[in-house]
Amino acid sequence: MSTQGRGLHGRVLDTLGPAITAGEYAPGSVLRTDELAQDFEVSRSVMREAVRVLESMRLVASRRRVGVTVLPECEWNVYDPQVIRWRLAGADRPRQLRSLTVLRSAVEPVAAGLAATRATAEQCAELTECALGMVAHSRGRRLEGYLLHDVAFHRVILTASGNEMFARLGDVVAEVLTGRTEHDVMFDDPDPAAVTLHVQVAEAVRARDAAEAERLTREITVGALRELDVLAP
Amino acid sequence: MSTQGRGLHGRVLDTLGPAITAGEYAPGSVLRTDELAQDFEVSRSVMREAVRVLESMRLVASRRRVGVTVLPECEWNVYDPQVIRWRLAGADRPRQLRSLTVLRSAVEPVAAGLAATRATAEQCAELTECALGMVAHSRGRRLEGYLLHDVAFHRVILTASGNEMFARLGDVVAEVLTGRTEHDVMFDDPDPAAVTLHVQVAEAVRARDAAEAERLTREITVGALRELDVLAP
DNA sequence: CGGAAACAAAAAGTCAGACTTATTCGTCAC
DNA sequence: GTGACGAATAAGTCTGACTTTTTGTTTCCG
Repeated sequence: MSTQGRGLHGRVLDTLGPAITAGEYAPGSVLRTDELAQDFEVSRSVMREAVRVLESMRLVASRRRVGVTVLPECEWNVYDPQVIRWRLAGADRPRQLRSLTVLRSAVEPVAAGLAATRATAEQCAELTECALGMVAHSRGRRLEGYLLHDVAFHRVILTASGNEMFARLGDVVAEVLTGRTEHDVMFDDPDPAAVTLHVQVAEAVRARDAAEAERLTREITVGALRELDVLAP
Repeated sequence: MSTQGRGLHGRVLDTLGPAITAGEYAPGSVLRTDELAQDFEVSRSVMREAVRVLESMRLVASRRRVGVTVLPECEWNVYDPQVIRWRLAGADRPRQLRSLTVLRSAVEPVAAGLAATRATAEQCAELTECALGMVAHSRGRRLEGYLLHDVAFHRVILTASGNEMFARLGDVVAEVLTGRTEHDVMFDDPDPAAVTLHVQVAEAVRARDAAEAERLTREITVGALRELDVLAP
């Protein structure tokens, strides 16, 4: 899924990308294309293509007579889905999860408010379906099914907002929710309050109550933030 | 500024990127690398590197025996600064500006709230300095100076939030504000109410009043949205 | 001794050509 | 109609030679 084995340069990136985002190369340190090509046992052209991609993500900068310089974290395109995945797979995953959850807490309530005014009848139906699915899987260690509906729910909200910038955060939210379920401790059933809130959001959107949808979604996200505070202090 | 003639492949991208994001190639249409290389009068290796970058932006997908397929808009990495710049330079700039302004309206208030609790003394000083600069340039057609301080103000807020995802939106906000001043009609002096709000935000942050900073910033962003509604209906 | 200009080296950048591989499409047999 | 085989096609890969830019050094005057 995350791995794009569709080419040699992709395989190189699967190793080099995580290494850089994990901080294995200090910012400012210099790599040479030829050397990298030898290390990875690929031709220079393949390595050059990989470097170009890293460059477009602003993970590195390539300069003549100098080499490929690793850029500091503040330069990275942290919204690039690939970069997000690499960083989430790395060591400072907790910090990553927090950043992204804060972003969620800013974006999702506004998205829900917009969704309440713009959602189509079909989207409203999907929303309630997802919420009911969450209810159905909220008891008895059925976390996989719960997660599936949770992800779908937030994706519909973001899409129904009608704002493409919001819509494209669907993958990010999916990654965050999946990460929370998989990696972090989540032995018990999901918080019943959260489940109820999702149902209420679906109702508010259907009722075209933007303010309420926004308020309820804000409750969901602050709950997610609080949960993160408890689990990873 | 936006164009970095940092190589032949960069020059190719400066033409091909805007063309694709402008919709000159219908989604699903297929390009051939060799043909493109001939059209642009570059070698295949250079064109391949350009295609790789476009691929990492999810503007195109390259498949064997098929060619380079242009992807539909919903697949694009719309958070890639390069893509944002290309789209803002294109025909549907107004729609773009709206999407980004809505994003601002979601993010900036939350960022301001965080900044109120985390801003350093130095950042507080910068903030008031920027706000005062805005006041100083708010009369007498001194839009350039006003814009400069406005951009700096929002950049400090986003940085001071301590959230890297927010911080990286500084460039986007700069682009939006610059676009508004340059392109759209803005003959008169800036809205006095907005100027006052900026000063008040700076005060709220200094006073560590998160709720007030968030509320005031929300007023700024809804003002920006309203302004956009008036100018581009 | 210091600074400017010439020089040399290093690494990315570019190009051309040959070869490989996966995918698709057409054909033919069953 | 379906399945298998085969040819065509375009991306993918590799190699080697060459160019260009930048940097660091050296040399040569003032």
